[in-house]
Amino acid sequence: MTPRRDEGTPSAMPHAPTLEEVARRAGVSRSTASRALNGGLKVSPVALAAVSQAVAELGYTPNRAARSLVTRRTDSIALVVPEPDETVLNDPYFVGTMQGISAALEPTEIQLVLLIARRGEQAQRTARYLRNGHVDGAIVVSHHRDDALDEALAQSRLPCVFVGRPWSQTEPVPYVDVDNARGGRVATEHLMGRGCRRIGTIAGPLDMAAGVDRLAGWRAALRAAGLPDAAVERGDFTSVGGASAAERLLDAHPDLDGIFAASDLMAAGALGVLARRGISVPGQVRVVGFDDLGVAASTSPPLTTMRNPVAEMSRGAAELLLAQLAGKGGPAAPTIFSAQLVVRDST
Amino acid sequence: MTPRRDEGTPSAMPHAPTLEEVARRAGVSRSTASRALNGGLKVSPVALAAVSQAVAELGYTPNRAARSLVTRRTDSIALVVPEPDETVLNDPYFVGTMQGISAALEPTEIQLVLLIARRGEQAQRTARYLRNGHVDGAIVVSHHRDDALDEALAQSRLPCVFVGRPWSQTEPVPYVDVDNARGGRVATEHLMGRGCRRIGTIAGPLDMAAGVDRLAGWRAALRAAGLPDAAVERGDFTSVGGASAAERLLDAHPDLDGIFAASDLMAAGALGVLARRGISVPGQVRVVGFDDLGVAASTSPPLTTMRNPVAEMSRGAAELLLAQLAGKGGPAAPTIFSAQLVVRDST
DNA sequence: CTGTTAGCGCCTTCAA
DNA sequence: TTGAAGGCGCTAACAG
Repeated sequence: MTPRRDEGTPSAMPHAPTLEEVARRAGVSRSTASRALNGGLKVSPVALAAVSQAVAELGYTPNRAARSLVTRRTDSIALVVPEPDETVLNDPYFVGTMQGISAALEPTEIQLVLLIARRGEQAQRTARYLRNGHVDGAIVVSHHRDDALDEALAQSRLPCVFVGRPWSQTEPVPYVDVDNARGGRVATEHLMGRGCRRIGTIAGPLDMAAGVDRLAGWRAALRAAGLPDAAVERGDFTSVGGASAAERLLDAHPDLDGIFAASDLMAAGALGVLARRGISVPGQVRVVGFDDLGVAASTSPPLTTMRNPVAEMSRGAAELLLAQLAGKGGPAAPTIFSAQLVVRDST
Repeated sequence: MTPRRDEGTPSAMPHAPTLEEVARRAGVSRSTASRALNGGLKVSPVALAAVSQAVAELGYTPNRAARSLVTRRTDSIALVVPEPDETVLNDPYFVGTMQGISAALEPTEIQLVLLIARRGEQAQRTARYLRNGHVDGAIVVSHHRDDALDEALAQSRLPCVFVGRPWSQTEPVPYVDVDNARGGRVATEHLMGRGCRRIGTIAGPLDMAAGVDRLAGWRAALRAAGLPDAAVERGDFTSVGGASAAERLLDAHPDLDGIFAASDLMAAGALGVLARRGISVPGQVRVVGFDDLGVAASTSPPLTTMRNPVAEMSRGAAELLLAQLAGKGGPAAPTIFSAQLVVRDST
C-alpha cells in the first residue's frame, strides 16, 4: 500500500504516535504497553510508570479503528432521530435530550454519533448502520409508530434505550419516559380546579406515545369529573401546528373556557390565536401546556405547564445504556419520571 | 484470541458478514470484491453484478473500523461545541447548525460526531481526539476567544471550517459567517428610520465575533447619523441575560426610544422587562432583535429582527469541509452570508 | 509479570 | 481484469 508516512512534503502532517513507539520509548513490549493502557493489570509499577510517561511525552492516543477492529467495540453510541419531521430538531425537547446524554457520557470515553434516520430506501441504510457494529448501542428519541425503529432495533439485538415509550409492545425494548397520562390528567385537573368546565385539548401526534398518552390523561380527568371530552384537535407539537389546531378548536367550540395543549410550543401557538381573537388569557380561557423547556416561561402570559424532565430522563437513558454495555444486567424495566405542575399566569 | 464467532448460545448474535464471505458467495476473490465495492473500476461487469448480488443477499456493509485502519479515513466529521456555556445547546442557533450540516451530509456516507469541547484538563482530550485521526474533519460552532480551538485546529492540520469568524487572525482558518456588522447597522438604521434617536444596544458576549461585530454595526450606524452611542449593556445571548441587561440599560438611560438586541433571545428578555415596567412596545420603545430562528415570531409583540441564515450557512460550512476532504482546493476564502431585515410589530 | 504470536476486516500493490 | 500477499494498529491468548 501507499507509504503515507514518509511521503510528501517535509512539513507533512506528523503521524499520530503508535503503541509500538510508546512501547519502544518506555523500553517494554507492545503487549505490556497495551496492558498498561487498559487498566494496568498485571503490569509492574515500574513498567506502568514508564509507559505513562512515554504516553505523555508522545501525546499518544490509541487508534480507535485498530482497537475497535479487535475488541469489536467502537466506544461510540448513536443518538437516533427519525426524520419524518424536520421539526424534531427544532424542538427544545431534542436539545434537552442531547444535554442529558452528553452529561452521562462526559465521564466516559464514549462519543455520541448523531444518526438521522431517513425514510424509504435510506431507512435501510440506517438499519444496517445500526446492525453492523458501527456503534455499541443506540438511544432513540422522538420515535413514531411507522418508523419501525423499535422492531428493527429489537431484532438487531443492538443494546438500545428509547426515550419515550416505544410503540411496539411485542418486543420488550427498554425505555425511559415521563408519565404522560398522569401529566395530562394533572394538567386538566388543574384547569378544573380553576373553575373550567368546558375544556378542550390540542393533542400531539397520535403516532407518538406522548401524543396518545397525554390525550388519554386529559380524557380520563374529564370523564372522572363527568365533563364532556369532545373538544379535541390534533397538532404536531409545533407552534404553527398548535395555532391552527387552536383555530379549529375555537371554531368548533366557541364556548371553551380551558385548553390543555400537549406541548408548550403548541400552547404558545394557541396563545397567539387567542390574542388575535381578542380572547383574554386567563380571563376568558385558561391554558396549560406541557414541557417547560424554556418557551413556557417566556410566552405572554407565561404558561402554566407540566415540567417534563427531559434532560434527567435522557441522562437516565444513557446511563441505562451504559449499564447494558458494561454487561450489568440486561434490558432493565422502564424508568418512569413524573411531570410536575408549574403554575404561571395562564391559568 | 477468543473465537467469538462460534462461541456461546445457538441464537448468538448473527455476525456481520465480511468481505470474505461476499467474495466467496460471488465466486471471486476478496480483492475483486473490494474493488467492486469501491467504485467498480477494473472489474468485469459479470464480477460486479455477482458481487452486488452477494452484497444484497448478505446485507453486507463494510466494517468501518477495518476500512478506516487501512485507508486512514474515518468517514466521520466532528461538530465541535465549546462548552463554556451550557446555553449553547439551548440556543436555536445550534439547532439550525445541526440541520444545515445534516442536510449537507445526507447524500454522503459521512457520519456526524458530536464533540463537546470541555475545559481545563478535558480540553486536552478534545484536542487529542481531533488531532489523532478519529475524524476526518471538524466544524466548529460557537467559538469563543479563549477556547483556543482556532489555534489548536490550525496546528493540527485537521481540515476544518468554522461557523462564525474564528477569533485568531494569525492562522487562516476557513469559515462561513453572516455579515454581523452590516446586520447590526441595518437593524439600527431601521430604528432610526422609525424615528428613534436614543438607541441603546444589548450586546452579545464580546469574546465572540458575532458579539463584537453586531455591536460595531450598531455603533457605526449611530456615529454616521451623529447620534450618541453610549447606551451599551452586555448580555450573553440568552433570554435571562438579555433581561438583566435590559434592566441595566433602562436604569442608566431612562429616555431610550429604541433598543437593538444582538439576539432574539435577548430581545425577548428585554420585551419582558419593558412589559413589566409598563413601557409600551413599539409605542414608547422600539426593539429589534437578531436571528429570526423561531422566537422572534412568537414574542409579543412579534420582533422585528435580522434573519440569520444559520442553516444555509452551516450547510455551506459542511460543503466547504467536504470539498476540502475531497481534495478540491485547500482552505477556501470565507463565505459571508447577509442578514435580511424582517419587519414585525416591535418597531 | 513479560514478550511472542496471531489475527480482527479491509485495501492495495504486485505479479500474473 | 484478476488473485495472492502484506500490513494498517491494536488486543489477547499463550508460553515463559
